[in-house]
Order: sequence, then C-alpha cells, then structure tokens
Amino acid sequence: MACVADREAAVREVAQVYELIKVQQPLLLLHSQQPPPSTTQLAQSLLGKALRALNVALSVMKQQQQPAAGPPAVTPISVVKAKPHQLSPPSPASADTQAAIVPSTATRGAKRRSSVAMDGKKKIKSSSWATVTAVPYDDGYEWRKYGEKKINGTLFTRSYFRCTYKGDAGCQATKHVQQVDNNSDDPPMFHVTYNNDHTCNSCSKAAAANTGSSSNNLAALLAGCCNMKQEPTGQHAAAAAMNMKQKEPPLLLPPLVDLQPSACLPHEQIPQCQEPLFPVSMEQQFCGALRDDDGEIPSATGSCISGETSWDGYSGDMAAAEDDPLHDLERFLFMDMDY
DNA sequence: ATAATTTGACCGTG
DNA sequence: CACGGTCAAATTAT
Repeated sequence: MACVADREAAVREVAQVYELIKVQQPLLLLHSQQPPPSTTQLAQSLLGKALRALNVALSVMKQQQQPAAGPPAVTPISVVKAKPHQLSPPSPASADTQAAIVPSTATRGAKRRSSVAMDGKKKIKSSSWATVTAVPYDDGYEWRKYGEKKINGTLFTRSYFRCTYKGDAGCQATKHVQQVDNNSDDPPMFHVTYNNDHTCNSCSKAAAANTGSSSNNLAALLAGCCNMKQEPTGQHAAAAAMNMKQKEPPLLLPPLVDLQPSACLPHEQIPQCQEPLFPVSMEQQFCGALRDDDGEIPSATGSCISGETSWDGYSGDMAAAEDDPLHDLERFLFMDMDY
C-alpha cells in the first residue's frame, strides 16, 4: 500500500511537469506567429511529444490508482459500455446499417414521419455504446447537429448529432452528447452515446484527411490547453463541445488526456473553466477571457472539427517506436478512444 | 449562395 | 400523457 502513496506522488510530479510544459506553449506559439525558424518548430514538436507522453503516463497511473470503486478523480477518457442494448465494439468498421433510409418528404404542415420516418418502428439500433469524455468532439468523425433537447433531471441540454455523410452515404451513425452534471469545480465531462456504426467511406476518409493535414499543426496541438469562452449557463457546453463543423479556426486538440480545466493557468487562477478542453482558436487561446458581448459562446455550436484522430504526427511516432512499452500503452489507450 | 445550426413541433414508446 | 428522439423551417454563419 505504500506504493499507492508513491504512485500518487508520481502522479503529482508528472502532472506538475505537464502543467509546466503547457505553460510554455503560449510562448512558443507567440514566436510561431511569424515564420518559425526550424528550431522553434523542433521545440514545438518536442513539447508536443512530451505532453503526449506525460499525458499518457498520467492516464495510466490514474487508472492503476483507482481500482473500480469510487468516482474517477480524473478520468480523461473513459469508455463505458453502454447499457443493455447490443453492445458493439466501438470500431468504425463493423458496418451494419439498417436499412432503408427513408427520405421524409413530408412538409412541416402535413407532418412527416408516419412511423416510416422512424425507420419502421422504434429505432432498431444496430449498435450502441457510450463513453464519458472531456473531449466529446474528438472521435474522428464528422457530425452534424440535428437537435437539442432538455432532458429531464439534467442540468444541461442533450445535443443530437448524425453523421455528416448521412445524405451522401446513408450512414446511419448518430450520437448524442450530454454534459454530466458534475461539480462545477470539476472539468466538464460529457456522456456520449453512439448509435450505429459508420458505414460511409467519407467518414473515415475525412478522418484520414484530417490526420494528414493536422500533423505538424502544433498550434492545433497546443490549442486545447486554454479555455473556450464560457457560456454562462453552461447549457450549451455540450453542443459547443460536440459540433463538428468548426466555426472557429479548426484547431485540433490532440485527444490526450487532460488533467486540468485549464493548463494554461495555475489551478487557482482558473476562472470556473467550464469548457476547458475544447479546441479553441488562437485568439481564444491567448485571451482566455474573450467573450462575446453577451458573454455567450458564439453559437455555442462552434463545432469542433471532426476528424481528429491525428495528433501531430502521432502515427509516425507510434510506428517509429514499436517496441517502446509506453507507446504500446498509448496505442492501447488511444484505440479505446478512436472509434 | 450555400452550408450549418437553432428551435419548436411532431411522433412513437412506455 | 410525459418523455426522448427526430424533423425541417427559420436563422445564422461562411
């Protein structure tokens, strides 16, 4: 049991280093506004890698630390098998769509959906699974929001998303995101429930494209450390976090486990970070307090770019370090997230 | 002009 | 009838 204390100490140490490195990020970014010299790029790259490694290490340590009981103190990304339903592994490829996409042509007046629009009856979910995550936007697919609903007994609205390529490819994948009603001091967590696997090639292509395009995008890599504008009521946090079409510059936060609401500031200075982990624009990154006039998230839907399975040359790293046990862990962890 | 999001209403289920 | 999920017109953003 002594090792528990040791581990906790180790976690604290690693977390501290993580924070320190993150604090350096804005400085580097400031320099990189101009054509960055290669040394800056190298430094950026190294920083990014260091953050990843630390993050993964922390994740692993935390997991070992908390056996099963009790709420995860910090669970950056935890995959929770959805309830009963049919549980299918969160892999993008187990394509089983169901049937007929029935285009509902009815107008609003002669209300559509004569039970047909509901795909026959109650949706027969080909698969369903859920995750709890601080970064609900980052699942490698592109989503379009199609609804939002206040759910009984919850503080936050639930946002509904479907695959962007539903029309093109008939992809039946959907998901809804519900911000967890947790302590306001805690970083917001989101319960994301997925229904149906993606059956469209476009989805994976988009993800792949993003993977390629975002590599070397350290700005994107770093962008996640600061706050998004805070939405007063928090009602749209989920939506803000989930939307996949970025209104803000599509900066990409590597789906790393984040430990703090805002790593850019010391904890004490974090002003009620409600949306700490979302990708944010550069301006937001440096002006954490930026807000709209009304203090709301600009169309909270500020969708986060989809397709983020790519984290700054991450795949390359992994490929290059086949026998590194840490990388194996990383692979394991990220495979969990990457579906 | 086009695309994405918002939002209120509709619909099926329990 | 309440509730959750979805639709689609209206609105907003690009």
